[in-house]
Amino acid sequence: MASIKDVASRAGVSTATVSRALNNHPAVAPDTRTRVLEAADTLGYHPNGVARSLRTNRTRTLGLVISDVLNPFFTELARAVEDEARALGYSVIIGNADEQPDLQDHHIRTLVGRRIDGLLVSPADGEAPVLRETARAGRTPMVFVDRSIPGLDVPVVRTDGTGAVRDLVDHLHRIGHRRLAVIGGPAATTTGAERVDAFRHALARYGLPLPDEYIGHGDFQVGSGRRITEGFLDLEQPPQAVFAADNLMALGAMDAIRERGLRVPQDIALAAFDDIPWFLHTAPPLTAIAQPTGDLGRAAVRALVDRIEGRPARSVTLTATLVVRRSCGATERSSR
Amino acid sequence: MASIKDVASRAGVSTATVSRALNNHPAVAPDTRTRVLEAADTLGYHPNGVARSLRTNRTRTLGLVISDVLNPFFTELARAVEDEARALGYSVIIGNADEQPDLQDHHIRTLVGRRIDGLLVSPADGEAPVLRETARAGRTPMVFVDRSIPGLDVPVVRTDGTGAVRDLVDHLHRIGHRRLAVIGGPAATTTGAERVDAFRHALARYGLPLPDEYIGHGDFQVGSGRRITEGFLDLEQPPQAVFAADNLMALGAMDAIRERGLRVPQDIALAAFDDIPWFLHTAPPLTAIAQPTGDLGRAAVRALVDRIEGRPARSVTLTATLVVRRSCGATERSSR
DNA sequence: TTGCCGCCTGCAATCGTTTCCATGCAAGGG
DNA sequence: CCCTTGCATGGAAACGATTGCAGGCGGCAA
Repeated sequence: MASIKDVASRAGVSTATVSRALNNHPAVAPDTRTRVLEAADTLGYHPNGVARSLRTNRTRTLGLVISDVLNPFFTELARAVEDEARALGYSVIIGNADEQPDLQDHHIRTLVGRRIDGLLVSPADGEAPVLRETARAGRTPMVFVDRSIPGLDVPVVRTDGTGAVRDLVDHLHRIGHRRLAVIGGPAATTTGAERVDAFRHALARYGLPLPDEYIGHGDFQVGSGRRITEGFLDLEQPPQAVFAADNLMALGAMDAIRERGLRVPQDIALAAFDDIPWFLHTAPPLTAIAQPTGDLGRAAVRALVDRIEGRPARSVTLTATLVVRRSCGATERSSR
Repeated sequence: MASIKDVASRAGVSTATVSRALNNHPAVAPDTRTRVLEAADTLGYHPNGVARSLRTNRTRTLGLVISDVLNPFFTELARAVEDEARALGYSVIIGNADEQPDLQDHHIRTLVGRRIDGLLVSPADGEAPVLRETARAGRTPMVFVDRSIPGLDVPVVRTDGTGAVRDLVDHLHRIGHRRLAVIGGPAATTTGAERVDAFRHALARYGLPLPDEYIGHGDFQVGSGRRITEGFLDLEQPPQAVFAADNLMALGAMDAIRERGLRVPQDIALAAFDDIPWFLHTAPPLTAIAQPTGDLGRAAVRALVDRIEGRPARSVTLTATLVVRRSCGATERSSR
């Protein structure tokens, strides 16, 4: 592959001049510049990013480690991250941790080895020594997105759903539902715990209890949503409404309900955290709490790039909103 | 960040020895090796991948350029690619082309600039000079996945759906459907054209025509599926069954059907190319042609790595299978 | 004519590895 | 005892870019 030397000798100048010409350095004569550009063009020269990175100590690459690429929420997040990063001149390497802390650690290790300029992590549940060590060492700028790990001094870009959960409970209560159940996420993920807590508090405002048998502990996957919902339906007094703390578990719940021959919303109401395009196409369309996923990803990238380029990076909290569709029953106004 | 020199001086050896010790070179004395490893450990040394790449001329990184990350088919493909690549010791940089040839070219350019070891592309429709040039130059090993561009000498890993399409038509015919319509993909993508052709030929076996008004030209997105289906339903003689050439367009079709107050499959049958987990959860569950997506991704990676490591890479064609669910009507055997 | 200044350009060091080649040393055979 | 052999190690040259520093050269003013 043609190198800067080839271009230099073809243009009859030194490599230094070629470098300057290609990087728009002001101190290079116009005709020299055109000669260099011509030479580069005819040779089909593309600068070697690896050599450049070695010299400049910057790779213009970000790492993104997420817990489940197949979850539409994270796909959308990844897409937004990539878009914003590209706009700022960065590439993104995505690592899929599959909710396994050791796989997550593996990705972090290789990304740091590749000398990415910064790291975006949505930390998985569990022990993650490499993650902790990387965060503590502080050599690689890092930002958490969606989830966080308490006790680490890392900025977090996340969504606050308490208001939306309150709206959801208002909505359910207005329709007449009193026995409300929740399918939570893994206890150790911050998002998992937060959503259940918000739900409990929202219920308390109406003096409604949240008994233990109405709390399911899921793992953010379809299967757990299904199992837990079956448990709910087997109770002597099944809940009138189920709130799933993520989209996949809501799908599982829907399957379980349908398999019993029950209907949503006539027999049981269903709502989910995380709105995704597919919820428009289910039967019935699902009421959900929508995170501003795109904004979340973009804000995370900006925060990270701020850190990378020496500006202070601040944590960001966006707010989720309730999107009412038809899966909880009739409301006064028809809505789509 | 600690470099190999730091390790060398702390262990009292030369950098050459450190390098050898860390790379398991046989010619290094056991106690020297342990001294080096200790030194590396206490210094928290991680080899600089950039420098290594510069020297070895290998980045152990693959590029994957796909047309739409939000399409579950490609997400699953990307996931399989990443898994297999990791197993073989490679990282993956994903570029999302969003069906735009110039964005695709942009990604290819930056990936080649980063000196990825190989490139996996699912080419978008349209003019792509950088792609063509990269393929022709042959400096970066390349493999097409799912789609291809005729006239370029690049191995292709794809799925053949003709058999499955024939099965689908058999299935529809047996149920009694005679007026069958198809929503095709962009004409210039190979997959788009192939699926329509396969459908036409399968119909011909029953002496059924495929009139022009029963052929829609979509773009693999939800909106076009909806629009085209509305057109079908507006015909004097609407089709009895619609076959969508990808999953998103099938969703759009479903919406359009539902909005007219029609039911699947009682009023109209629906089937899709590309099976995705969500189709289990729609109402009714959708009959679809399933590609072995995971195998496709893994085979593509293996073919690419073969080229990278100097082995001949061959094109691979896998076969798709029909998954009968309930969206085309009752069959003799109940199926789920 | 001389001196100074400013614009361009080139030299050469540097980034952190890998790897070819040479070298020192110990052991073993003639 | 000397020579050969082989093993373990070190020196130093790459890889391809960027960049501080110095220097050449032309023009302009004194």
